[in-house]
Amino acid sequence: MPTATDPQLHAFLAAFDDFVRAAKRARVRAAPDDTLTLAQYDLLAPLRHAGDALGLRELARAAGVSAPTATRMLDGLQVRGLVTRERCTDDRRAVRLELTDAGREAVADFHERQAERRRALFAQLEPDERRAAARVLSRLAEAYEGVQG
Amino acid sequence: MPTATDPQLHAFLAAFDDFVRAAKRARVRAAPDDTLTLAQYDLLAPLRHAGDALGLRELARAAGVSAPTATRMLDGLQVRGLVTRERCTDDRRAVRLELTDAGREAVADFHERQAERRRALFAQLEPDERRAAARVLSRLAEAYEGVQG
DNA sequence: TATTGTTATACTCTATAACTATA
DNA sequence: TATAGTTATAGAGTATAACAATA
Repeated sequence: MPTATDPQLHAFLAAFDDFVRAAKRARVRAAPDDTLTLAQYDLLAPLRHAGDALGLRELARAAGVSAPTATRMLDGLQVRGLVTRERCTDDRRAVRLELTDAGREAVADFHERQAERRRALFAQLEPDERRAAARVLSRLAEAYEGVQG
Repeated sequence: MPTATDPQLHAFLAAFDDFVRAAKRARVRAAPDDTLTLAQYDLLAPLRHAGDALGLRELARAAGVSAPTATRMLDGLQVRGLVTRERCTDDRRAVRLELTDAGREAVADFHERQAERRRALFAQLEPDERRAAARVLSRLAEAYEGVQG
């Protein structure tokens, strides 16, 4: 059980903070080159590999935003020709969202730029750090699900 | 040199993505309880341990936002009584930002909640993972600085 | 001229509440 | 009644361009 004065905990908290701040600065630096904002990418990303079109609520939940926010965002993305919105024939309450070719390209492009930045990070790690990194990030992701807030 | 098909790289990219998404969901869940938004905390955090008052541009740079954005945000925070803005006597172009008692409490409170969440993550790691985690996060933070975007 | 900060302007992201249409 | 989505409303965060004051 780690205590508040545990030096290992202290190192963890400091490193976590450094990491989050560095990631934010990098994101800001990268943003001007992207067609999509991060929020838009997060909203559309699930459509990239979806065989079927998805509903608005599904996208909103995956992106962690409310349904009205998703509606708003999709309005703009539809006007820009990146996504299509069709009434579902089976259940006429629902809409089916799908990427257009341009939308698919924008999402793929964002994904590739993001992956490229992350590959560059990976390349700077020592071999033993590389092995540890995937494990640590994966375990932290799991741990988040077991935390209230 | 890692290649695009390197399985270790693939695991890293997948874990990175899982981590970022989990962190975002956790942040959203935690947000309603905070007096400050994350952006506001990022802007004010440097004032927490600053002996001297800091200038607006300094805060903006540290938070990764433009000067007009910082002005806007500080307007609101000043109205809420969390921060004071004084013209600097030495250089009358500059302003000196300082936390009020209420502001100091809000920043400390946000910091404590954030640290508590992170302590809970740390507690879920195995002993060997704890040792690795600080190292990995710290090295990734360093690596970000060596990446263009 | 260069720097510090603000104003003007415009757009995106965000939520809650209230609504419509369908099931 | 419950669910899918939208509209109404309001507020925060964001940037660029143009400006004022001071150095």
